[in-house]
Amino acid sequence: MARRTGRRPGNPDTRESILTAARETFAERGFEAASIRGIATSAGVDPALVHHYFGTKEQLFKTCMNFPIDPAEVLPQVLAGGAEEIGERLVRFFLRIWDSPAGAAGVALLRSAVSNDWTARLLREFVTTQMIRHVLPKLTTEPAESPLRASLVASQMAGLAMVRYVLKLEPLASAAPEVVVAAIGPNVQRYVTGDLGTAAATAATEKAAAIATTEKAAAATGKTAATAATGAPGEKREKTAQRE
Amino acid sequence: MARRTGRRPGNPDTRESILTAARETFAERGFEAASIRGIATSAGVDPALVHHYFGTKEQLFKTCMNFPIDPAEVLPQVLAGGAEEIGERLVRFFLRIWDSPAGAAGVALLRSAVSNDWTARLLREFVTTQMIRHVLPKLTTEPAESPLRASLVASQMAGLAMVRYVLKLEPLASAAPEVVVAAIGPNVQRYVTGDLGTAAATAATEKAAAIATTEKAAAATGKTAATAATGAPGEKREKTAQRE
DNA sequence: CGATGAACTCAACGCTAGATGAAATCATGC
DNA sequence: GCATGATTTCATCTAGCGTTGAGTTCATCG
Repeated sequence: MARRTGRRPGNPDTRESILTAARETFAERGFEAASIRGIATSAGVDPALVHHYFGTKEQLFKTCMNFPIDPAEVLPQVLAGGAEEIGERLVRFFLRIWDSPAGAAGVALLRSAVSNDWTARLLREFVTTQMIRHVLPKLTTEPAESPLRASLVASQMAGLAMVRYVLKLEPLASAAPEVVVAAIGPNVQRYVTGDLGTAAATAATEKAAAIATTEKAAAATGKTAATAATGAPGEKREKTAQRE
Repeated sequence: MARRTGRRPGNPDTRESILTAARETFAERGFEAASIRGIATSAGVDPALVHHYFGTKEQLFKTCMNFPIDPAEVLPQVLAGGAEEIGERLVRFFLRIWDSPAGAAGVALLRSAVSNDWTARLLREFVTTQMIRHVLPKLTTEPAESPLRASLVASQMAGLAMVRYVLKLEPLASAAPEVVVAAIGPNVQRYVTGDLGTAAATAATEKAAAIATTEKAAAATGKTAATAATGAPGEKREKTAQRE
């Protein structure tokens, strides 16, 4: 054991290897469960070095989330061609991103959003602004319906991501992309342009509400919890933190 | 401060209140983020008492997951009426459970399954055994297709749970049950009995594979990670642990 | 060659977590 | 009315976390 501390002689790409290790760990474990110490070990490096390069754990996470995909740039590409086969194109686009290395960021974000507050807010805002404000209004005739349509699409996409990439439930987890597109595309299509039957449903609900108020009261125990603050995480550690 | 330690004078229902606090906390935070200390505080009790009654944190979680719903008993009820409107009935059934207090267990399980290994296995095995082995075979003509159909249904259900109960994305989060049934039911219906277009898709995939092998190679960087062991968590703490 | 700064590690602080064993208090049957 | 056992808390252990500041090694520019 001649020398252990101090600057490394050869390779200058340590920063990148830390980032890679961080991406993998965050994707596997989510924000909370991933540990800086684990990331450091996985990169063959001291934990302090991670802080030296990236600052706080949150800042490291956000750096990892800098996905190489600019929605404003690629989304028009998906929208091109009108509304007839938008469902299949959406699913195909979704799969191309999530099956690529960039998909790890998605898995990390999804994993983290489930048990971490500001991460959930991140994801929620992404969905609302990107989907509801930019995509859906251009496709449907009745603008009042588009928020509902957007969250329905989001539900199918989130479920696909959960089953295929997080839970890894077979056979969807390793099905060929075109099989998934053929299976799910038409359903997404219906959410975007189809008849949702909401008019009849709301009427039926109002009728039912008059009769079975009991059941609704029983179902209302659902709580409005999960308000655990953790407000916007102020900046810390300027040093070498931001770059790239 | 006359007496602080020792047996409590009045109420003998401490065990139940601990369980309730545990259910709420697990549902709000997931398995990892929930702390025994937090549960104990929320129940107005010492952390050691939680261990005294329920043993390990894992055992406590499993006790909380003892949902009051026996699938073998209620599922035939959903299946009654044949395959014509099974989609809507499935969604309605799903909502009735998840909107009820028992749904907290579902939220907890889903939240936990995302970042915890053995919890994910729990959920995965539940879906596979219950859905694929018991429900789907009775509805479709081609048994070879039923696993795919099951995971498609699971994807829509998981997505619905994520958007409505975990991320709380509006307007799906607070839409009336019958609106959700009308909107999602038909899509589930297609997954169960409709044409998935898999034959054409697989053919197209094989044709495309011959041409664009490049793109597939690029997409193959997806890693086969998430193998972090944590094998079956052996039993501990027999004492007063199991009961009920 | 010598100085400056970047890359890198050590050792430690403060905190929270799950878990444990012993002690204190109460209810109750004999 | 006292012994037994169930209930409940205290104090503590170990382990891991994020973070920090000081110190060590190396590259590079003058």
